[in-house]
Amino acid sequence: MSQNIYKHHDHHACIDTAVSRARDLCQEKGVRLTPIRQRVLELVWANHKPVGAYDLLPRLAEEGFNSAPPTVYRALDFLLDLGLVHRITSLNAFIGCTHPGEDHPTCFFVCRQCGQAQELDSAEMSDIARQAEARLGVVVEQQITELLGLCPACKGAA
Amino acid sequence: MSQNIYKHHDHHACIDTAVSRARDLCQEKGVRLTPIRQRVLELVWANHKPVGAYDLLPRLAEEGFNSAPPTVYRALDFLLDLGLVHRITSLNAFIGCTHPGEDHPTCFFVCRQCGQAQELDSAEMSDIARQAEARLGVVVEQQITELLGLCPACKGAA
DNA sequence: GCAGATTAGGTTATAATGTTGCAATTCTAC
DNA sequence: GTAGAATTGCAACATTATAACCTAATCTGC
Repeated sequence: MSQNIYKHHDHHACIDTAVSRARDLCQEKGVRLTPIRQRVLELVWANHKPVGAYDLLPRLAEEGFNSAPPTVYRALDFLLDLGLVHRITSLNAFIGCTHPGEDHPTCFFVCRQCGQAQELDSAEMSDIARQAEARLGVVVEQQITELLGLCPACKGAA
Repeated sequence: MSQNIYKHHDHHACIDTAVSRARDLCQEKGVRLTPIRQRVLELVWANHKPVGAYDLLPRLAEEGFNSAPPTVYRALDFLLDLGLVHRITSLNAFIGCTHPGEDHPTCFFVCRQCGQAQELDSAEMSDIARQAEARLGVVVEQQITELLGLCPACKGAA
């Protein structure tokens, strides 16, 4: 499992790692990590909370980037395609992927209080997909799992 | 597991059962299944495809019901609270619950081609939540799992 | 280098989904 | 029947996402 964000960690390292992996992945795939794309990635990684596309617009504007919705959505789509960020569909928000490059079904826990989110690996994830395929005769192409609740800190505070 | 919709079935019976269960549940909980609420439930159950809130508006209008967004969303919220319908968050759409009354984590398979959706039970669902709680020290209050892919018919056609 | 193809970004407008706030009505319990 | 609660009507608005069309930058093969 990826590092548990609810424990102390050096967050600058998270961002640096993410950008550096992104660069490698783009190189490998022969696509371009343009300034806008990189900046969007960094902003998504600014903390461990899923961020809405429209939250990014003013921050890009501040830095002199163009900031119309299509600009941000294009950058996000690019990053999604490469698996560098994930979309939290229940929040209409985006978050950095902690292990890009690996093709994996994603599972996120999101704290409804503080908004922090943690990506999880779980063997049971693929069991569910396989079960559905066996029982229904379907083909599963994409799997979304999102857990909502309270993180350790917010649980304690309540 | 609930009936597999990809096999032949009498769909009128699906709707009747749903409405009749809704009536019982409302009685039991001391809440009112008003005409609008019942009609929205029936429309959601019109087929096994998740339906958008805005798709319901014109149909309600045809029948002389008020049809502004809040009307539909209020009815849907009511039905969601009682567990009579579920929300497919990745589609911004709603679908009838096949076993209301039971408190259960929901898992849906949705065909990306024809749009039909099937609710699934899976023991692994709660395993995932329990794992997250154990590993992260969190409390899981809600769990969303959605599988996208191809149903038997659409798989065959492709 | 240069021409043409490809990719990325700029701009404007609009679509799709969901919410707030308040007034009017209807129901329920006493 | 009357007060309080629940429900509905209504208008405006907020949020999220995409379409369409064009310009600019970059790459590729020569």
